[in-house]
Amino acid sequence: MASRPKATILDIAREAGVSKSTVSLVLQGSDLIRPETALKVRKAIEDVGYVYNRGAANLRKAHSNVIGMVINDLTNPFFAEMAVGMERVFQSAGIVPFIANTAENPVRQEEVLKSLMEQGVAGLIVSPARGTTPGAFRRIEMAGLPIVFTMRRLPESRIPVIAPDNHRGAWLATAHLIGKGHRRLAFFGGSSDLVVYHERLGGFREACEALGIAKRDTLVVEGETSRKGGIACLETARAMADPPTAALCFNDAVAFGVMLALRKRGLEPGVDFAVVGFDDVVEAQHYMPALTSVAVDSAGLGERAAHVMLKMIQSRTTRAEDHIGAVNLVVRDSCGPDRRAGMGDAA
Amino acid sequence: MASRPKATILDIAREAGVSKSTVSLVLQGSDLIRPETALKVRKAIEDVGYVYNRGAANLRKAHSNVIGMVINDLTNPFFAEMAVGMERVFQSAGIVPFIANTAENPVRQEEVLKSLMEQGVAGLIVSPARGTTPGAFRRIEMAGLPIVFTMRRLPESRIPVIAPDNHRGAWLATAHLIGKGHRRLAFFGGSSDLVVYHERLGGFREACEALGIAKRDTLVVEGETSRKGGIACLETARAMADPPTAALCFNDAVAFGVMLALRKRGLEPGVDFAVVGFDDVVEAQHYMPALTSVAVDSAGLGERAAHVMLKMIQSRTTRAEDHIGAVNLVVRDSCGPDRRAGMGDAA
DNA sequence: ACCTATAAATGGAACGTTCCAATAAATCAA
DNA sequence: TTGATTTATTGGAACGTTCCATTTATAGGT
Repeated sequence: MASRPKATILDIAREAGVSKSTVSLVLQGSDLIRPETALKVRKAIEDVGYVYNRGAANLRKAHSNVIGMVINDLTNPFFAEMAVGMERVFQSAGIVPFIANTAENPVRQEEVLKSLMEQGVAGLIVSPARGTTPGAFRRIEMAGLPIVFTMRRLPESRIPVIAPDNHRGAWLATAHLIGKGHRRLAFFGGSSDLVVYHERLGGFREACEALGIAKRDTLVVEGETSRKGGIACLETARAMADPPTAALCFNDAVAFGVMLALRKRGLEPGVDFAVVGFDDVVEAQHYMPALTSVAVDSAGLGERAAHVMLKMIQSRTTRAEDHIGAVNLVVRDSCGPDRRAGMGDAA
Repeated sequence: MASRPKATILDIAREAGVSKSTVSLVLQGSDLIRPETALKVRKAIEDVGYVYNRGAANLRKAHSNVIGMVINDLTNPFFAEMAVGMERVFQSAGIVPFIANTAENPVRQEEVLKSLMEQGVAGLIVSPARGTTPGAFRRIEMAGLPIVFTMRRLPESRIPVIAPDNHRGAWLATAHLIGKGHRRLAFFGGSSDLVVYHERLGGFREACEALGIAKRDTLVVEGETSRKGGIACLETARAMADPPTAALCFNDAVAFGVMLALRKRGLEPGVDFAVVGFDDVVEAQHYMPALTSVAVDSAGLGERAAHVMLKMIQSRTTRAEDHIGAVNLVVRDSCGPDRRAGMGDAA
């Protein structure tokens, strides 16, 4: 079953008794071809098992119908949700997104971007890996390839960004915690080499300040943005004298970790310690207790990013506006009142 | 910032004062070129912002360094885990996997496969969408393109399959349930148009028969392979007279749904009703209660699939052995003994 | 000095498409 | 009939690579 040399447009031209140009026209659905001729050609294509060679075509035509989507953590359901949103809009535009994972590895990211470019993609939607160097996207910008960032922004870059309003989300969540009577608050997870981290932490800090929580009643512990990271954060927090009674977590994964660690210590999340997450992944509503979280509308963000990309491609420009997506706090069961405060009131 | 016509190998040849052939050789890392010349060329490449055109190259060379991975549900963490396994082995082989999602839609799958082929991938790893028609992969086989299925097999197809031992996994899980004293068992979720479904259900049935559970004490309810599907399954099961006391679920997502529905009815998973999942995704161990599940080693399966693919590519063959991966039941907290049986014993 | 062997670099054809300009065939107006 | 117009079809050049066959430069042996 050795594969014979694969069929080309000329083979099918011969088979159908027409010229290669005619075949090409049929392939492009041109209406310059007589319907019966087109039919003959299509039959030949079918018989021969021809597969179109887009590489060859792109040699002449400007651009392909594929865009690359580069994400930093395929394992985070957040990105899957976003990808689904994108796919919805790309599909109706006849373009196919290819997804590549970088696993937070800048070197891998470099390779993946290179491959995608060589493949001749029409554009790139990227959620940059942690530790991406500022110059990593210079090549792409030089090539004039449309690119947009999602979720994460790079320190000094003019590449358009589609992201949620991190500052506001954190503010909202923090205010909610304070409203529940908590006076000693923590911010758990994330690391300071991410711009998002500063945005979220900034929202947390400002809310504390605005609502009368002194900075010394505030605890910030960095950590991996995963369940494991969350567990670690809680451990270090509990080890302190006069520990916090509530935490805003960098994302839902961290929050899940915190809840886990709480249980392991015999504490009940939501009653003994309040926790709020960020992103509102689908799991959030299914957890026990259901997690209060900042919903960022990941699918919507994905759609938005896809639209921006489409516009860039069509208008052959490389500039676009940033888009900061609305967020809202969805309150569930993971944040009861501060028990000590509550008891104080009752006494 | 309009993109000037992009640089080609000739531009950089001129820039470096050599011939295009020399540049080509440098690009391929040939040792026929004097190191200093190579350096000159590499500098020109950098200066000019050249990007390699793999489409053009593939016109002459046989095959590319990308393989396509087509999956039916990006949203299922199981696939993300598998993808990560694959990436590990592909990366060290210098090949880049592009992932495309079909969302269980055979039409979408068709488009995606077409795109991938046109792009000139070296091979395809596919987890077919539900309802894939038998002929869907004929084109690919005709083209002699290496292809392997993961997780799912098609009714009558000679394409190699990498999948876990579904039959054995289901048998093990069912035996465990029976060992806990349960006598009225259910199989929840999945639909009969999937071969996997029959494999898992078959294991369930055989275990029941072998261990003395009559067929009429057995309940099978089909359903979506998602949390939602799980919820629905439990509802219909509880609506029956003399309902089951334990269930083997088609996969973990279904199991999570069942546990959710249990709680909603005021029943405690693991004590009032036993549930076991399938796949053992990472969430399983973090749930409350932690879910007993059949571990299939998704990352390992991914690695395996990648190795098989690599071998196929290297030996330019299109045939390979199936691989049935070992499974094992990891027992956690979601399956207590049958309470009625327990009480009966005590009385 | 010469010829030979080796090392380094090069020109040209080929790969599978698109698209322009050109041709061939069919239709119409006179 | 003839020329003009429209409708279908076609050849050829170009796209950016690779690779074979050559050429040119360098070194070695006598």
